[in-house]
Amino acid sequence: MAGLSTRTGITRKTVDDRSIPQEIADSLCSCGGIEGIVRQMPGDEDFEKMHVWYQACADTARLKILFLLMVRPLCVCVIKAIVDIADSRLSYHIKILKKAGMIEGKQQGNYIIYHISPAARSFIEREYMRLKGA
Amino acid sequence: MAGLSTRTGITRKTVDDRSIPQEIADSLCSCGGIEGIVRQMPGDEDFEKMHVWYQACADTARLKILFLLMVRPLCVCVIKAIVDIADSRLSYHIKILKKAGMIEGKQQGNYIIYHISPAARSFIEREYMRLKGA
DNA sequence: GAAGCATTTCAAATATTATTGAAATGTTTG
DNA sequence: CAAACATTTCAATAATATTTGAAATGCTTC
Repeated sequence: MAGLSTRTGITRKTVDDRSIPQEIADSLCSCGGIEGIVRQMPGDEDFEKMHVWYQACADTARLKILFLLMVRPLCVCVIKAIVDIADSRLSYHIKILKKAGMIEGKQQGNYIIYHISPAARSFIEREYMRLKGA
Repeated sequence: MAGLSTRTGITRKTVDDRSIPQEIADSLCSCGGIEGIVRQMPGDEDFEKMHVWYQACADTARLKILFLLMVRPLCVCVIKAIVDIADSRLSYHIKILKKAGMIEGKQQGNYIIYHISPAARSFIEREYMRLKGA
């Protein structure tokens, strides 16, 4: 595992079993090389969690629903009246927000009243401030 | 615009040109009815902006890149060595992060060094804290 | 200006998500 | 329990996003 010869005859070290140019590898030393950087990374489960959360937010209809529920809990029919999309489509988006843990619904008589989860509420609050440049 | 008769003979008012049950409409009065709620919503451009941002975050490879660049600016070859995906694939994800305004690259000699934008940095900082339950 | 390396672009193939309309489920009320 | 309404599920289609490998571009060095 000493070196790798290139067509130029220059010798490169492999770093962490993947090859990067020596000069770059050297410049990484101050932060512990690749291993040092990798050690600071979140785990795969964390990335997966974030992925699901942001994916749920990555749709304008779903964002609208979240902002509506910031105002107050609402039944599907009101959400529908405002967002103005087909029932089944709305239901699909609601399901995704539910799965992501951003909203929850409670049956109340004929209606199902949805409310935003505490985690989603503080997320949206902060994000709205960021949007508005705070 | 007086009312709408249903098969049950009960009369419903239309609210804002869309029909929702009267009892629900009444319960909305405290927050200004549907119009009151709608007035508090961000505009479509805002939703679109958020959509692009979260969409950019909605991928584990891209999240990894963002977290890597939190440590320090890095050239593509190092990112590639760590994330361990094909060149063109990496380039595709980098492009999306760039378009979302989350990272920027500067050519330096043979390499392009990417760094995370201030907006993305503070976003990721806060999000990491949320993830870790702070 | 040719060779070598880093990175991006492109077009085709795949995979994932979103939309639609019809049918199903659940709840209330007579 | 049937009628009426709110909401969800389902399966097919449409739209987007991602992956892949090959070819192109941009620097640098000789």
